[in-house]
Order: sequence, then structure tokens, then C-alpha cells
Amino acid sequence: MAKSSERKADLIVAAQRAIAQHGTSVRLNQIADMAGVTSGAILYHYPEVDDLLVEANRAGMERFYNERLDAISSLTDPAERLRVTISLGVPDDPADEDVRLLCALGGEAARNTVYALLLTSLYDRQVGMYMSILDVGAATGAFALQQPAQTIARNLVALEDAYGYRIMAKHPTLTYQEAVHLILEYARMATGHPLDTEGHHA
Amino acid sequence: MAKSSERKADLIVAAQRAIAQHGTSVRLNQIADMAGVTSGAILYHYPEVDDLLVEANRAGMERFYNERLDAISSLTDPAERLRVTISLGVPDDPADEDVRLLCALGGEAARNTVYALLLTSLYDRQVGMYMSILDVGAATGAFALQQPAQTIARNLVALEDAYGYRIMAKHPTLTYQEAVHLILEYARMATGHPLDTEGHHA
DNA sequence: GAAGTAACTGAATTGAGATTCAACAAGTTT
DNA sequence: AAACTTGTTGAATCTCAATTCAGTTACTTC
Repeated sequence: MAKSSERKADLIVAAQRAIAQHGTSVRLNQIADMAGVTSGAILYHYPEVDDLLVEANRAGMERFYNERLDAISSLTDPAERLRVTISLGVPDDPADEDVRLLCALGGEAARNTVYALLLTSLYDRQVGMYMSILDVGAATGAFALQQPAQTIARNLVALEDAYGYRIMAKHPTLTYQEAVHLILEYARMATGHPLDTEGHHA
Repeated sequence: MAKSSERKADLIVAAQRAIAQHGTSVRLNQIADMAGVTSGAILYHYPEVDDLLVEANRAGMERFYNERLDAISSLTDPAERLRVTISLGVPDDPADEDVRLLCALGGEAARNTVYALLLTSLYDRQVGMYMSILDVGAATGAFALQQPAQTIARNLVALEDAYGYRIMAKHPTLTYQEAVHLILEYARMATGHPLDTEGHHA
């Protein structure tokens, strides 16, 4: 046995894995197997299974977003922040569970209002994150923005999203490296900053 | 009754509609209802229902691609070709069936090799289409490309894809107009061409 | 116009997954 | 330590979609 709150956390992780593996039409038993319990145990904690699915997706999305916020929190140089944010926004492996979850969601969002809202909110927050980086860089003179910060931010997030899908679909030439390169090419042009690795660290 | 080849065409259209409406986990009966037949009739023509689903997706994708090729076939000015191609690559309505189909596929492609191949092929062909437009524009001196044509082409297709998902998810501020504007902003910067509507026609 | 064939239906069967629930196990309380 | 509460199982049941198929309809051919 486990305390309800702890078991719920387990179930959310199991649901995330199961959705990443089987898609949004995942079976209750697949989640149960992943969690090492029976379907009855899940129904006990989530009489409405949809609630678990939504919660799992919300939590996965939150993690994806917060990981990047954390990673750049200690960085001060705008160019470095931009580079790191971009490199963390693209999945480096077609098996990446967080991104698989997001892809599964994306396909469902056209039909499911709740998932649409979740993804919209994630998109907007990511745009905000990029805008903040761009605005600071522009204010300190590091960036010479060629377009409004919001335009650049929206396009950067869009590029990340799209290349995430391509990498998940195992595009033969569109690797992680290539995707990051393509997005950086846009970022360079839009910010008027070379965004090179050299000169900023190591 | 109907001739097999004709009925199959009907079933493919019905399957496209049903997938757009219910996702890739669509029920056989939902397709049958859409086609106005019973599930038995579908099994008669497609003993392997997956074959029908793949065929429906392939055909939908083909139509999406060919519609744009047709639309620009009569245009000669590179800037106009680019503008029109972009404006047709973004869904103008969250109910657009072709794009709904593509979104549903995208979510599935991470788990399904066949769908992954289909989408990869579509992406590559779209990139080719843009590259051709860019190369011609550069050769005639209309465009002053700031990046390799392939980089621009890949990013343009990526932006289209991503904004397609946002529009399907009914993002409140990311409308069709706004998405086209954002992509055009990138295209302007990358081609060094204003891409204005004025001066080319009307 | 009878025989043959292709397309299709509707009812019956099968099967997979969701749901219920009585019983049980592991703590808690008093 | 008895009574209670919480979490969980496993078997039984319910539900619904896929599948099968015998029979029917419409067209073709000779």
C-alpha cells in the first residue's frame, strides 16, 4: 500500500510513460502495468480516468518548461541564454518522453479543448521566456533586433515545436544538431548577434 | 452497389473525414457511418483496415501538397510565388480537414513508422518546393538570400507546420492572418525582399 | 431470362477493455 | 488488541467495437 498522495504521483509518472508509448488512446491496463498495480487501484484514485490523463500531460508540460527555466536561471549573458534555451527546446533523442508526450497532445489538441488550452498556455509561456531574453539582450546592447521581440519569440518557439515533431518522426537528415543549427541561423539573423560558443565560456 | 474502385475512393474520403473528426483511433463504424455503408462493406474492400487509414492519410497529404503546386504553377514572379505558397501552407480555419488530418498524423508519427515516413516525405517535398522558389528568385536577382536556400526552406516549412498546430488548437491571438504575417516577416528578412502585395498584381 | 458474380447488409459471434465489488491487507486509533 | 480506515486485488460482469457469415440485391454475361 501507499499513501494516496504518493500513489497519485506514481500514477501520474506511469501515465506519462504509457501515453508516450501508446499515445492518447492509451489503455487503462497499460497505465496500470506501467505503475505495477491493477486497473482497480487506478480507478480508486481517479474515478475519472481522463482526470489522470490531463494531470499527467499538465505535469509533463510543466516539467519540460521548468527544466529550461532552471537551466538558464544561472546564466547572465543574453547570447548564452538564448543558445542554451534553444538547445534545450529541441529533443536530442526520438525517445524523449517529455516531447513524445507533447507530440501526442498536439495531435489531440485539434479535437480536445482541454489539451488545446494546455498547449496554448505552454506556447505562450515559452514565447514569454524568449521575449524576456530578447528584451534584456536588446536593452544591454548585446542584440540588435531586426524584428519585434514578439515576432522573433513566436517564430523561435514555432521552429522548436516543428523540429521536435520532425526529430520524433526520425527524419534521416534532420538530426538534433541540424535542428539546433537551423534555429540558431534564424536567431542570428534576427538578433544581429553571432551567438557563437567561443568567447562566452570554455 | 458501386464499382470497387469507385467505392474505395468514397471510403478514402470518408476515412479522411472520420480521422479528422475522431483522430487516428477512429472506429470502423465511424468511417462506415461517414460513408453511409456498414462496417462489413469496408472490410470487404479493406480486409486490413490499417491499409485504408494509411491510404486515406497518404491521399490527404498528396492533395494538400498538390493544391499548392497547382496554385503557384501559373505565377511567374518569385515574390508572389513565395507569398502565395506561404499563405496556402497555413490553415485559414480550425476546421480545415486536410490540416486536421496532418495534425492527427503528427501525433502518431512518433510511434508509427509508416506515418513517420509519410510525414517525412511530405516535409521534404515541401522543402524542395520552397527551395525551387528561392533558387529561382536568387538567380533572377529578385531575392538576396541571407542564408542558404535550404536553411530558409526548412525553416519556412517548419514555421508553417507549427502555426498549423497552433491554429488547430484555436490559439486566441495566433490567427491565420497573424501566422502568415509572422512567417512572411521571416521570409522578408531571409530573402531581402519586401514581399509586398502592391506592385505585383491588383 | 437464367446463371453467375460482385457488392453489400444485418444478425450472430468473438474479444478486449472498462467497471464493479466482495474480500483482504496494512496501517491507525482508542 | 479490537475496531476502523485506507489502499488494493482478482474475479465477475458489463460494454462496445471488430469480425464473421449466411443471405440478399444489383449488375453482367451468355
